Amino acid sequence: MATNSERLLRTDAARNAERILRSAREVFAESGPDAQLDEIAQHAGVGIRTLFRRFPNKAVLAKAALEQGISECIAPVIEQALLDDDPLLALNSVIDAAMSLAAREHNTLAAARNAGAVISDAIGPYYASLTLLTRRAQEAGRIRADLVPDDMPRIMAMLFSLLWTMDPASDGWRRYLSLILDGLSPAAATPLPESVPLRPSPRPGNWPI
Amino acid sequence: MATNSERLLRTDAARNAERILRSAREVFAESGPDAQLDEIAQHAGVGIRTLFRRFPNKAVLAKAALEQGISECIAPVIEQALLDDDPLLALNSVIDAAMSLAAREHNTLAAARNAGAVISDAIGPYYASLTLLTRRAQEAGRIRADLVPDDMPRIMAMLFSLLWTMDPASDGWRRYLSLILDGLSPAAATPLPESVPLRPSPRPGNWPI
DNA sequence: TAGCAACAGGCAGTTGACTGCCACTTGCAT
DNA sequence: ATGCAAGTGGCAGTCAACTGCCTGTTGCTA
Repeated sequence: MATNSERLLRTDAARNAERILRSAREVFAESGPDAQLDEIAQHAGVGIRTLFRRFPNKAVLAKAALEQGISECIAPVIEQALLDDDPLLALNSVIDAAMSLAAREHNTLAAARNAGAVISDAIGPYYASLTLLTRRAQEAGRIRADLVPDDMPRIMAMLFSLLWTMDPASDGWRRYLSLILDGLSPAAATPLPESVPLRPSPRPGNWPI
Repeated sequence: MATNSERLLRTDAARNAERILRSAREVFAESGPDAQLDEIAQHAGVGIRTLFRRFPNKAVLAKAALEQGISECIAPVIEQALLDDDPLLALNSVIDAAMSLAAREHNTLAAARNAGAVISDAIGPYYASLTLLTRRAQEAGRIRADLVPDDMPRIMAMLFSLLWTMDPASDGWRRYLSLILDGLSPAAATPLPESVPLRPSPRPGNWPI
């Protein structure tokens, strides 16, 4: 039995959930971030009630869909990066992969954002790997030593947010990645102010986001 | 007569619009970013129909409310900054003022974001001043020479987006401002990739945001 | 100061996110 | 293979954003 909050789904249910997420990504890509949940359910071949049973609201659905996309494109890159000799290049390759995915699926990203999801959470599943890669780069003296693990998801969230200010298909975000990397270099560094915890208060109210 | 798209409002109408914006800021602050437009209209003492006549949707309303807040807190700071001897300190004071406002009125910011508004636009009215301050800092050799005017609103949008990843009341964003300022320094700079235009395509669809 | 264009706002209606109810189906443990 | 917990999905309903219509009011101009 599953003691955890994360219950095991029956195989058909898990398959449906997977299908809904994939459907969401496709429909968002096709019809924009305002696409209706009805359409997503229909495209997935399930009833709307099933969609809502699995994903309590649009924010959760869109964020989960984004996570699915990120997983698919980042998992192999992370694996490769962990083997890389050059830790800075390794870190870079992960950021690059995440940004490419975010740009490619910017409609899903927009849906998540508009529904009020906290985008940096979508990096959650790769937090540990990202931390490890960061630490390696620090130990190699390639990036400043006063970075903490929480910095990476935030930096990626900042980069994601750039996509609204430009044609998402362009790689204009590279300019700002470059800027930030200059800031990450061990050379220029004025000491950083302390870090505050990642989203300590789930926001007044009761959002299941 | 007003030939422009920006027609002059009758004095009573202008007063109402002003009131609606102030009401929006108050109600968002009080009831959170999901506050209903009904409540905002009521709190402003106007009918809901009047609210919608002036602001076609929640995104426009929230962005306008945010702009009102930014104007109030930034206008005097800009004026002061333009007189400042130290151009980097001057630029900093403006960023500081904007971030303080954004943190203080994070519910209005959240409402704008959730409704799909492009936050960097809210800096629009101060684009020129910001450009001037930036250029001065460049000429004084205090920040890298390859920055362009479009960079500033984007950097501010990035900083704004940090507020979702932390307690908005904290000043945790300063850490990342510090990071970015290190990246802006003329010292470390690897040359930046080219800049792409700010939001060239108003996004497929027809959002009046 | 008269008269019109601009404005106000109630009311009823549409749409899309989301919920409760409930009868029907189906993995899967025994 | 069989029984039941888990999963499905139609239907009707709520709630909030938004619109059209239409009557009554008011700033402003001649």
